Amino acid sequence: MTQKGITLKDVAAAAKVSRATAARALNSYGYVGDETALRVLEAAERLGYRANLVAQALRSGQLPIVGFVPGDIQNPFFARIAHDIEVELRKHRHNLLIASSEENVEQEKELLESLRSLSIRGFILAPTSATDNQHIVQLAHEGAPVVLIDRVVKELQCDSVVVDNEGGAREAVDYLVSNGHDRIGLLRDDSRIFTAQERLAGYQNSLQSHGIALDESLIGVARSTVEHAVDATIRLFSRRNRPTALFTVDSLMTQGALLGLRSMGLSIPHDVSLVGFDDFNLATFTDPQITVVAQPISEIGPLAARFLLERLAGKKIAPRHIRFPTRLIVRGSVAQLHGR
Amino acid sequence: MTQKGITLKDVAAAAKVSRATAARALNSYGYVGDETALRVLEAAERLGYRANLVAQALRSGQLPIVGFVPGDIQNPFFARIAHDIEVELRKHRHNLLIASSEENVEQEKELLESLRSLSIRGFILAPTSATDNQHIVQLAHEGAPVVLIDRVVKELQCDSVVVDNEGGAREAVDYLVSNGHDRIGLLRDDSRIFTAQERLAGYQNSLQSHGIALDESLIGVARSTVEHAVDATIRLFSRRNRPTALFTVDSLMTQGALLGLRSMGLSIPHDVSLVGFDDFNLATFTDPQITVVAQPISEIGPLAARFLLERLAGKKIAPRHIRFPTRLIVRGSVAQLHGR
DNA sequence: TACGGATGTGAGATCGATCTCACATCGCGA
DNA sequence: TCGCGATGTGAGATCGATCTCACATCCGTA
Repeated sequence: MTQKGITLKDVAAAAKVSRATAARALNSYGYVGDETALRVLEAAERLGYRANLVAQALRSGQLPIVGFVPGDIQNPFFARIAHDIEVELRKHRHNLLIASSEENVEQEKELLESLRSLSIRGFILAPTSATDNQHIVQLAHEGAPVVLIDRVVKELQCDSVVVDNEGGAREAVDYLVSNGHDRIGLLRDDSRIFTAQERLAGYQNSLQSHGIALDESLIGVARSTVEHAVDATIRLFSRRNRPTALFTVDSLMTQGALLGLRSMGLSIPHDVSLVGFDDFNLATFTDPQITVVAQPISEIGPLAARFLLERLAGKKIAPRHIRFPTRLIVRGSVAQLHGR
Repeated sequence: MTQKGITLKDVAAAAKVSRATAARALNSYGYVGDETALRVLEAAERLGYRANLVAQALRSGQLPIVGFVPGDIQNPFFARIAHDIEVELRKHRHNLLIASSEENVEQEKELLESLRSLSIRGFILAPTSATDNQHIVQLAHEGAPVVLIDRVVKELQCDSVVVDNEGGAREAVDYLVSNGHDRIGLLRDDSRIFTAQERLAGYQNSLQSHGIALDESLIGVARSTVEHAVDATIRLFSRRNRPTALFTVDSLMTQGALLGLRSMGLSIPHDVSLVGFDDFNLATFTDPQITVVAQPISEIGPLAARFLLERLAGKKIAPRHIRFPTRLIVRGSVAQLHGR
C-alpha cells in the first residue's frame, strides 16, 4: 500500500506559497500574480498533483457521481441505456455508479439507502414498483435530482423519460386484428408492474375498440425471464381453442414464447402469429423474423442523462415528462388469418 | 436543495455527549458507559442519522467503491460479469462503479486517471491492449489492488481470472477437423487483442497438429461488432475455393457470420459448418442451433470479486492466476464432410 | 501628500468522522 | 488511607481542498 498522496500542501510548499494561493492558481479564481501562478502550475505538473475528489466532495457535499438503478443490468435494454448515460456523463466529468435493483422493491430501498450516504449528486431510476414508492419520493425531497426512466412514479413530480407503452401495445394488437385474428393471447409480466400494466391496457383498449370481448383465459402471466415465459406459453397453448396469435410484453417473454411454441411443435406464423414488445437483435435471426414494437432505446439514456445534468447545473424549470412513441416493425411472424 | 445533513454533531448534542463519545457508541470501540451508549443510539435512531461516507473516506483515504472497467458493458459477456461482481460486492457493503473502456486504450487511460482521484479502493479490469499497459502497472503500484479478468497483462503480477482461450479454440477447430473439414476459415477480432491472439494461436495449433497447412487467405479480420463481422464474412466467402467451415472468435462475430452467410444464401450446416467462441442465448434460437465453445461465465465475476475483496481485507499472498477450461457444446451447426 | 481602490497573499475556519491524548472518577488491594 | 489500574468522557488534531477574512502592497487621483 504505497499511498502516493501528492496533496495541495506539497504543491504549495514546492512553489513556496500558501495553500490558499496554490488553490487559487490551480482553480483560477481570485487574484494571483502571474509569476506565482506559473510557479504553482509548474510545481503541480512536476509533482504529478491530482486533486482529491473526496476532499472536494466533503466540502461541496457532492461527489461527481451519478447513481443509476436499473431493473436489471443484464437486460440488454438497460445495458444499452447504462452505456448511453455513461457516455453522456463522462463529457461532464461525472462517473456512473450502477446498482441493479433486480426488480425487487426491497433491494431498491436498500440500494438507495446506501447510495444516499455516498453524497451522490443525482439519480436515474427505473422504479421497480408501481405503488410502493415512498422511498423515492423521500429521496427526491432530500434535494438530489432524480430522473425516472421507463416507468414513472405517480406521487412524484420530476423529469421522466418513458415510452408510450399503451400506444405501442395497442398498435401491435390492432395489427393482429387487422390480419384477421380475434383470439389473441397476451403474455405479460408480473414484475415490471408499471410498464406491464400500461401494455395490458393497450391490449385491452385495442380489443375493445374492435368490439372483441376480453377473454381472461387468453392472458398468461409470468416473471420476466425466458424460462418462466416458456412455461407460461406452454400453459397458454395447451388449452382447447387456443389463441391464433400472441402478443408478448417484453423481449425476454418473446424469446420464451419462441422456445415454448417450438417445443410444442407450433410453427410461426403458420400455427401462431407473434408480435413482441421491444426489438432485440435475436428478432432478425429467427426464421421467420419477428414482428415487434420497437422502442427508441437509443434516445432514452442520453436524454435522461441530459435532463439530470441540467438539474445538476441548477436549472429550475417545471418537470419534463417525455413519452416517446413506439414504432411497429413488420417482419414475418404474423400471418393473415383466413376464415377460421 | 433541502440538504438533510444529520451529522454526528447533531446526534452528540441530542444525546448530550461529545462527538467522540457518540462515535464510540455508534462504532462500538473504546470505553462507553452502557447508559450513555443507549442514549446515543436512541438519538441517532430518532434523528435518522446516517454516517457520511465521504467524510469517512477522507480520513481513511478510501471510498467503499470498486471500479470495474470492462471492454463494453453492452456486451452480454461483460454485463453478466458486472452483475455478478455487484452482487458479491454488495454483500460486503461495497458499491460498483462501472466505466466502460469501449475497447479503446486511450479511453481506458483517461478513465483510470479519473477513477484514481476518486480514492477508489480497488479495480477489476479487462485491459484493452495486449501491449500498452504501463498505466495499469502504475495503477497497481500505487497501492490499489487490481484484479484482471478475461485478459492478462504480462508485465504485471496480480490476481487474474481468465479462460483457456487457446485450448477452447483448439478444441473447436479439432472438432471441425474431426468432421472432415480442412478448409477452415477464421473470423477474428482486431480489438480485444489479447483474447484474439490466444484464440488465433489455438486455431493455428490445431491445424498444425493435424498437418493442415495454414492458409492466411482463410483468415478474416474485423472489429468486434455484428456489422463489421457481416462484411468480413461476405468477403471471406466471396472468393473461389471458399472454406467449408468457419470458426468465429466471439459471439458478436458469430452473429455477424450468421447474418452474412444468410445474406449470401449459404445454409448452415449444409453449405458451411460453423463453430463460435462464447455461448449466447441466440445460439439456441437459430435453426440449426449453433455449436459453440462455452466459457464458464457465471464463475468469472464472483471469483474476481472475491479475489479483490480478499486483497482489500489485507490478504497478502502470491498473485493467483485462474484459467478456466472451456467446454465444447455440440449442437447442429457442423456437418460431417464427405469426400470433397 | 494622502487616501481609496485594485491587487496579491497567507492564516485559519470549514466540511464530518475518527483517533489520540489528557483528564477525570471509581473501586479494590496494600 | 493511599495508590494504581480500569473505566468513561471530552478537547482538539487530522484527512485535503476551499473559502473567508484580514493584511499587505501598489497605483492613480484629489
